[in-house]
Amino acid sequence: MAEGTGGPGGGESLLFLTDEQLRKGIEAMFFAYRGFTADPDRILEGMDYGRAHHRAIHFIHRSPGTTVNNLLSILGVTKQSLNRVLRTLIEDGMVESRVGRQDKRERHLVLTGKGAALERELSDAQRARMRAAYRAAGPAAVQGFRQVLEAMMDPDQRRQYQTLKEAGS
Amino acid sequence: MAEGTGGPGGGESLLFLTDEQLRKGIEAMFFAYRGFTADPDRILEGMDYGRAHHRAIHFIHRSPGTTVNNLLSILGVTKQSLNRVLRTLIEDGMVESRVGRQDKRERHLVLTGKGAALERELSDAQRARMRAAYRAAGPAAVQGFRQVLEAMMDPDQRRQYQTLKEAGS
DNA sequence: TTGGAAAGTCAACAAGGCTGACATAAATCT
DNA sequence: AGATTTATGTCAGCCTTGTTGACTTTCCAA
Repeated sequence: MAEGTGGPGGGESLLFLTDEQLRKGIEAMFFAYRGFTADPDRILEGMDYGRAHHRAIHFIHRSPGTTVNNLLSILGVTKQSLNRVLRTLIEDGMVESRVGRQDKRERHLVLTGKGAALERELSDAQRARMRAAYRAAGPAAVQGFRQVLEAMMDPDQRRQYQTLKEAGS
Repeated sequence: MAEGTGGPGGGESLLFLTDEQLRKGIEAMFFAYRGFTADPDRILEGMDYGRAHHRAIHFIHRSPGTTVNNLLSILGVTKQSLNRVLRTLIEDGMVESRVGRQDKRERHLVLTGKGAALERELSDAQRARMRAAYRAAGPAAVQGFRQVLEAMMDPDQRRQYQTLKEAGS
């Protein structure tokens, strides 16, 4: 029990690949994702917005001036779905849609002050939970957490994620 | 840069708790969850079922003979929502609803052979992705992955998860 | 025997996915 | 210049899956 990775013959144990272990991981993802979205959901409920608005706000904050098409490919929804969400955010003065300077067909999306304030409220809540989880689990666990999640993504999604990750400060 | 966990003064570095690191974790959860559900979603699409059916099937398989109320508390939805899903599964001969012997108000839910076959198809697909991710990341990463996810859950959810985890073979 | 819990059902509604069709402006190709 | 493609927006309608509220039936337990 002392060696988590040890096994007979010097190779790594494959005990962590049993169906039982995999099932635990699957259920952990299910329950954890509920926690992951719980706090923003609570904030958004009753203010006419939902998870879809949160996602749009998050990625507009993340990549200010992004185009509609770019946002579409990150979120993986149809333009009709995104448009419904964007329209309300623009109407409510959360997001500004600027006509592109080089390519005037494009709309560049940025958060307004009001939008940025909501983004902060949402991400503060979500980060607080993530911070508590990170702190409880420790830095080594966090590294493993991110490794497994990255390996779980579809290649396209991983590329999107890597691009955003590198774009970070 | 060489020491990920090292820091001045012998204490653990808290660099893994920066907003930037937390943001990466948040986005990793978002993209990974898409991958997590992608394969079952693909199987279910066009066969009249959705994610809600998958979840019901999973937890009925997991705890055969579970009651509707128990399933309700695990899934965290209303009985009306669950009922709609259960009704179709029962009509289609995927799930059997047995009147309780001690308490005849209760319905005990079990998968039929057909339901078990669908469960196997769905969980095989989901496990395959999870297995690939686990293998790519390695056992130490997997341990960290599970630690962070557990820490991210709401206390109620964590209790549910722990109960299921211990019930495993 | 009566109160309340467990389960089921009906109705109505909302969010947020989807498809298809169509409009417009701008860029780009021939 | 004219045709085509691209980016975006919009209307209409559909589906799944969540919600609330009201009501019934069954049946355990005090």
